[in-house]
This record gives sequence, structure tokens and C-alpha cells, in this order.
Amino acid sequence: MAKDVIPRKTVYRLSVYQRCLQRLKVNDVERVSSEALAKAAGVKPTQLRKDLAYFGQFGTRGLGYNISQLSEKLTQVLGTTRLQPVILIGVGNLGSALMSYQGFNKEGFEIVAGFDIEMPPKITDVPVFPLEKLSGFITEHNIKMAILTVPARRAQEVVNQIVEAGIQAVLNFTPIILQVPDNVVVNNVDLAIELENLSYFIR
Amino acid sequence: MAKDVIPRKTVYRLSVYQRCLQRLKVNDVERVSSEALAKAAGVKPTQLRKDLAYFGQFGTRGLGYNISQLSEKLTQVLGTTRLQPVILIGVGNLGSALMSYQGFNKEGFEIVAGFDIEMPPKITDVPVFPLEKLSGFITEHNIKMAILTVPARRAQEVVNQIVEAGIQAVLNFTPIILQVPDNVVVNNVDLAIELENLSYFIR
DNA sequence: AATTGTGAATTGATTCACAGCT
DNA sequence: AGCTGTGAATCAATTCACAATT
Repeated sequence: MAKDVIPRKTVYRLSVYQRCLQRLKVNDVERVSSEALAKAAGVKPTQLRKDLAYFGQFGTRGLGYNISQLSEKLTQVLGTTRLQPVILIGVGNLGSALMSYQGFNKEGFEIVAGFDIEMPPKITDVPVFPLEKLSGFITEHNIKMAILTVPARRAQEVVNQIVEAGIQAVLNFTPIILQVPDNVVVNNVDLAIELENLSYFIR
Repeated sequence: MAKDVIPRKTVYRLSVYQRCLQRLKVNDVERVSSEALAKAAGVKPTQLRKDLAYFGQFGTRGLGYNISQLSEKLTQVLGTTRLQPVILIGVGNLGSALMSYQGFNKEGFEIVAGFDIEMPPKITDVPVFPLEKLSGFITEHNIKMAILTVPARRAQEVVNQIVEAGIQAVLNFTPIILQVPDNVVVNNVDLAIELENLSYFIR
């Protein structure tokens, strides 16, 4: 029935489903039921079906979903067909860790450059440039996504600068809630808060 | 009015408020209005007030909240008074990155040990032990929290083992949705999904 | 017989609107 | 006058229940 606007949470879960499908593909399974896929994704079967319903009908009643077909459709909806170049700003402790982390590349993202005030010891093949080159690089290479791992006090000013230069999406590892215009998306990852949150639930 | 059960999302936001308060404290401000604090936390003022209402009344009408008083109360509610020991399992790329990341210590968590099949080059003061010592260490030191950065295919078996040994909370960096008993909490952090999710919103 | 797709019902979260303090 | 605290209203997300399909 293909609704017009897909809720943020649904979009997020689509990525989770996609991951699960990829693992199933490797195992040479051809079809999967909403019940099985939902279990792997940690949701209820009805929720999975509702989520998929936002962008069409893909299952076969009585049989379930064709894995590669559904996976392809998800790729299409999520727009992850092409490789996305990403820059990383703040090559400190966490920043350099993320630069050497290979997990992104597998999923279609490539950190093409790092930026910092100081030049850190070269640890990966990814080039690191001084902050003065930041805006120029973004415009020149038409970069849309940035990972922000600068110290908290620099976060807002850096974001202002990169948004100005054309960045449209930011993965923010600083504890600051960034103020950005409506056309820019920010996802926050705060590892300390995740731990703090967990600790609340242990008695 | 102190309700009995605090929603998960509220608990999460309490940590965010706490962070914002800490920054204000450094700036030597004494009071803050729900409007100002909410803005810093990226929520609406009414939501902040509703969240706080779950565990009591702390503001002064007409004046706002006393920062250190509110912060102290939050610490109490969140149970982050004492330092929590945490172990990290899987000292690969991301794992060793997190071990050297100092962000946790600031917020009351200490990674006391790492575990892996292979012994990685020693990069921090944190000791790394072979997996055989895992269960014993957890029981002996009464560890409640674990960070999981093992390869996906090992994730479920490792979790079974640590839950058995007494772990009650897991910060899971693997893309697997872990199956755990009801008394165990899991928070998932999937960096690739965060990026994929962002990329959906850039046109 | 099995399993999807979906309107209706339910549950949960957010926001409004304003009464109640200081 | 200013700002919190909260019941009521609204809005959003989830789950139910079952008809439709293979």
C-alpha cells in the first residue's frame, strides 16, 4: 500500500532487517518467514510486516519472503547502492580508533579523509589534513556525511563550519546536542550514556 | 508525584540532562530553567518537566532548578554514585580502540580487563586475558557489565557464557541481536547502521 | 495449512493548557 | 511576573485479529 512518509524508527529497522537478511543469504537459505526474520532482528513479526508495508508488498502468503528479492528492495529503499564517502573530524583517541575500524567499509561507507588541528602519527592509509582544509575538501569532493569526534567545546563551531560547506548528515560522538538547520540530520552516539543507561537496570 | 515505573526513554534522557547539568556547573551557573536545560538537551521544556516528575519535584516555581541539587538527585536516581567496573570482550580493532578511549572513566566506568583468544600487543594499562579466564574473572570480581566487541559469529555463545557467569548488562557492538534472559539488559550500538540510517536522509 | 497484509484497537509518548507556587 | 507541575488532549507506535492468498 506504499505510504508516503516512512517513520524514522521504521527506516532504522529496515537497516537491521537488511543485516539479518545478509547473514541468511550467506547460509544459502532462500525464503524466510516474518516470524523468523523478526526474531533475528529482535522485533515482533507484526512490526516487521507493518514496516515492510510502508513501501510495498513483497511476501508471498503462506510462504514468506524471498530473501535476495527482499534484500534488494531494501537496498533500493535505503539508497545504499553506491559507496558513500565520509570524512572524520577529530583524530584523537576515539577518532583514530574509528578510522582504523573496518566495519564501515563492509556496509558501503568509506572514510576518505580525517581532519585535526594537530597531525597525529599516521596509523592508517587514510590521509589526515589540518582543519584549514576542511571546508575546501567538503566542497571540492562533494562530501555529504561527516563523523564528528572532536572535543565537546569545539563541536558546535565545527558543525557550523561543515554545514556551511555542504555537509548534510553528521554522526556525532560528542556529548553536545548540536544545533543544525532542518535540512541537516544528526545521529548521536554517546558511549558513556549507553553505559550509564545500562547501569540503571542492574539492581 | 513519583511514579513507580520510569519508562526506558525517560531514563535515557535523564543521563542526557545530567550531562548538560555538568557542563553548566563548570560554567558556574547556579540555576537553570526547564526551557534552557531542555534546549541544551535537545528536547521540549514540557518533556523535561514530565521526565523529572517521574521521580519527584525539584524545581522552584518562578525560578527554575538548582543545578547542583538536581544533578545530585539525578546521580541518585541513575545509581551512578559508585564506580562501575566493566569488562571488554574482543580486543580487536574496535575493542582495543574502546579500551584506550578515556571517555568512559569520566562518567564513572572503568574497563578493568579485556578478554580475547589471542593476546594483542599491549597498548594500554588494562590487562588482557585469554577467554578461558572470562567466567572466573566475572564471578571472582563480581562484574555486572560487559562491552562486547567480538566477531559476529562468536557473539551469541560468548553472551551465553558471560550471562551464565553473572553479567547483567551488555553493551553490544556486534550486529547480532542477542538472545538473553529477561533479567539481562542489552544496549546495541551499531555504527554501520547509524551511518546507513543517516544516508537515507540525504537526498 | 501456512503466512502475509492491514484496518481497528490498544498502548505509549509527547504536547497543550493552565492551575499552583514563589 | 515567571516558571514549575500535571491532568487532559493529542499524536505516534505497536499489537491484535482476521480476511486474503498461495
